[in-house]
Amino acid sequence: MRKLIVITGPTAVGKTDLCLNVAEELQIPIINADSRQLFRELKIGTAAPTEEQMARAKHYFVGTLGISDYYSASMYEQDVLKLLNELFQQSDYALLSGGSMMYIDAVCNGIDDIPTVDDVTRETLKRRLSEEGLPTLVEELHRLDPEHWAIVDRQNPRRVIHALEICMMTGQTYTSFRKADQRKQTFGSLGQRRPFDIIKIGLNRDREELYNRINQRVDQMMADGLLEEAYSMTPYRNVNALNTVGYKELFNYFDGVWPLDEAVARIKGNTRRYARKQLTWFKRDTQMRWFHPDDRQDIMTYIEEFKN
RNA sequence: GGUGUCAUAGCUCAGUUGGUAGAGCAAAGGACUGAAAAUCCUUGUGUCCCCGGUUCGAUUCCUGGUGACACCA
Repeated sequence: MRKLIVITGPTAVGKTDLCLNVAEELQIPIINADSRQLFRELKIGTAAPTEEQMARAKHYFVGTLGISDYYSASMYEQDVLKLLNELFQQSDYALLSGGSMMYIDAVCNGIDDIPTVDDVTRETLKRRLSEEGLPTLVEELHRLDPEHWAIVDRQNPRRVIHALEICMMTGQTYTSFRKADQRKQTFGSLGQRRPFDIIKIGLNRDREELYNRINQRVDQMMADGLLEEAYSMTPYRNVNALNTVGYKELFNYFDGVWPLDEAVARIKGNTRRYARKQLTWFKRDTQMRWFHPDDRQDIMTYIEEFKN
């Protein structure tokens, strides 16, 4: 049976280094699972692999998108599955690594077939949110899809709006597309069946150590020219790809909202919070086996346990 | 040395016309299905600098001390 090795963990924990070692040892490429490293314009601020690192192993899905391109977890799922199909011709192992929880989840468990929202609908709902307010939209969802209304986070505009978008676009309830929910109710779990095994490896280290690495890495990014990179992106600042830690804070600096040191402190703080959020998500995955990034030998041994 | 201002949560500060206090940031936990590095939810007891005084009661007023800052010498 083919094995997909998934190596994940909070940002700055040390995934890149470890994965290069694993990739070299197994002689396989690295499939990036970082939703922002996909954009070729965002190098410094996303800690994308350097040219030297890219030379050590073949990388997929790094810098493959332009800053204005639309992309989603579902597209990622399909792209990765297609790629895996090819890669498994050559090797019994494939390596997927990154910190984007939902992208990894889409590959491992699948994601329901929900239509992509068109621009008109998206803009319409966005405008209605600012003009009519969230409660009105929640009421509308109550009418159009009471079942989803009952379970949705009604204080979260994104969730309410997306459900409404689907209802209005398709004329069907959002609930009717959510097969995973129904699967979960009927079978108690889980995702799609994949034609390969999945070995999930989580990387973590002491909180203080992790935070120190994050703070230092942000300083390093600034030294490497993050300010210039962000400045060059100002014409595109409204695209989704730039609603990203490291860029949105610097836009505030360019606007005069914050002095530079404040903006940098915010980048550090938001990165730390992002790391916490990643851990919250990964912690509940019972299939995940946790390691310290320095325990390379233990990790290789663990991978070998799956040989048969 | 003199005068003045300030001293409150890890940090920056608000506030209590005297009835022991609250925001932002930080921190911690949680949710999560096509925008996910997004979006959203929950969590604040701290000798209110110290000693004394006035008071039924002081973090709040008063004396003294200590420290910081500013101005004057």
